[in-house]
Order: sequence, then structure tokens, then C-alpha cells
Amino acid sequence: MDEITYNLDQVDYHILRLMQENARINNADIARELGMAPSAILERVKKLEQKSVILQYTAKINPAALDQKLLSFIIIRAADGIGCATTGEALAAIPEVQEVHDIAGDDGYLVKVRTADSAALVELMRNSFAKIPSIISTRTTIVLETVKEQQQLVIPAP
Amino acid sequence: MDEITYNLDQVDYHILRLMQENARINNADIARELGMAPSAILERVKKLEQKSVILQYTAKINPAALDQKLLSFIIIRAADGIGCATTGEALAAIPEVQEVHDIAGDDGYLVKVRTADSAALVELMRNSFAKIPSIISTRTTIVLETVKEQQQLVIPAP
DNA sequence: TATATATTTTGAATATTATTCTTTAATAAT
DNA sequence: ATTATTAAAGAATAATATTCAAAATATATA
Repeated sequence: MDEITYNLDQVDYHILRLMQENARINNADIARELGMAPSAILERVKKLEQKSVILQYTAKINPAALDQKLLSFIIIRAADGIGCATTGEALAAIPEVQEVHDIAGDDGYLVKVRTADSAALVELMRNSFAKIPSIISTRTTIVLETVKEQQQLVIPAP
Repeated sequence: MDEITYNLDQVDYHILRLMQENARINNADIARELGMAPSAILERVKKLEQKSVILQYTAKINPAALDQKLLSFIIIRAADGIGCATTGEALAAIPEVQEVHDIAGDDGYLVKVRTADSAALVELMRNSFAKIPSIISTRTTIVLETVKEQQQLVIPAP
């Protein structure tokens, strides 16, 4: 389920490239693109899923359409011991928190949060963050404009 | 194409929730789940795409499987004028750069970068970043461990 | 309120696709 | 060489996507 020792070939890369670009592409189209039988593609895709190379298929939704217009990054200093990820887990459990990264240097976390506006952010911090006792301090950075936001990876070319 | 004034109802939310969770869910399954005809769901989905509520369907790929094990956030101070997004655009054009956010306070950008290792990061900064003349300084933060990384939004519940 | 207009949903028909399974080919191991 | 092992092809079936006309619903207008 979590094999990282899995050798990918060019066919896999090609599939990944197509899937990353459009996860709803159908098997038949992939097969046509690669000049292979659909059944062979299905095998490949299943294996990529099974080996956790593909983690999830997800629809990217326009935050503005859901009125979540404010994006913030918050650096959180915490009193966790090393390896003791309780603060991180607590942060991760907050739905508005999209990302939690344990970062070097600050014995803290970098957190990405999406809310409707600054009022909602303040409320979130008052309600949810304040309930995590290990948090020592927070420093919030507001995003004015997002120029690029693709979690898509660079896939080796042929 | 970029209508943000589009009223979503509970059916839309339900579709979005399913699609965000698994973009490869099929129409028939959504229809069954919602107790509606597949054709009606198709209409809805097409409209959500057309109105840019759904921006993309993408496969989330395991970075480790592609040997991109190092995640970094870099704060970049730049000599852009206000509204002049050349630095941001230049950063966005770098494939390893996953996100570029124009942030408040530092007349700069917050950039998310994925590379194989620290050597590759250094190389990237030497090669690509150094070619952007407007960059004044950079401050790099290394991610030790990612606790959560979901760009999935909070969708209003019924 | 009644009528007209637009929008959405349904249901059926057809085209496409997904999926399974067996056979064949290619690879790797002994 | 010979035998396992793995991957791919090809055909057959099940399921799904997609289209379209008609019915239903909602919206606007007089």
C-alpha cells in the first residue's frame, strides 16, 4: 500500500501526465494516445493506485465560488517535543486548514488556511486555534493574490 | 467563463463534495446517490465546469514516487511596482514552483517548491531564480514533514 | 392570478466505454 | 534452453455516457 520502491517507466509517466492534467480522461482515450489496448491501461492505472503512486483523484474547485476568498499562511510556534505531532494533528483536524507542514528552524508549523474573509479568519483562530494549548504564538501572512496554485508535479519527460 | 455570481444549491454542493473526494466517480453513481437521472447530473456538472466552479480534475501523485522528496517554502522580496506582476509570472513559469502567492507586508511572494533534495533546490535557485533580476532576496524554509496537504475546500453542509 | 418564457428533469434510445477473461507475447530467472 | 512471471492484446459483455424530445418545474410578465 505504501511501496515507494516502484519503478515507473515511460508509459507510467505518460499516464500520470495525462491523469494529472485531467483526472477524468477515460481509459479509451489514454489507450488511443499511447497506442495500447484499454485493458493494458486499466492494469497500469490500477497498479499505480494500488502502489500509492496515485493518491487521489480530486476536483479543483474555485474558492471564490464557495466564498472562500481569503488565503492565509500562518506560522505557528508550538511546545511539542520532537516527534510529538499532537499540535500538527490538532491543526490538521480543522477543516479550513488545508495544509500543515512541520518546518525546520522555528520548532513550529506552517499552516495554509482558507476562509471567507479576515473576520472569519479571526474567528477561526479564536475558536479553533485557541483550543490547542501547545501553541505558543502565531504569525499570519495574508495572500493578496495567487499567481499560481498547482499541486501538480514535474513528471520526467521521454 | 469566469462567472463568480453563480448560485449553487444543495445538489451542486453534493456533487462538488463527491467530485472533490473522488473526481473519477461516474455520473451514474452520482445520480444514484442523489436520486436523480444521470442526464440531469451531466447537465449540472457541465454547468459547474462551464461556470468555472470546477476548475480542473487532477490526479494527486505521490511526490516520493517521483523522487521529489523535498518541499520548501521560499519568501521572495522583489522590486516590482504595485500591480506589476512580472516577478510573480517569472516564478510561476518555473515547473518546480507549485505555488506563487503575492503576500502582504513584505512586498514579496511566498513560493512553494518541490525538488528531489536540497542539492536540487540549490541548483534550482542558482539556475532559475537567479535569472529573475527583480528578486532582491530570498528566505527558504524547509519542510521536515507534511502532516496534511489537501487543497480541498470546505463545502457547506445541508 | 393567469399566462408566457425559460430552465431543469426525466426517460428512453444509442454510442462509447469499462471491465473481464483467455490467449499470446515478452521478460526474467533457473 | 526451459520454466516462471509479468505484461499486453483482443474479443465479449456489462455498464456508462450522451443525446434528445417531452414533461415538469420554476421564473418572469402582463
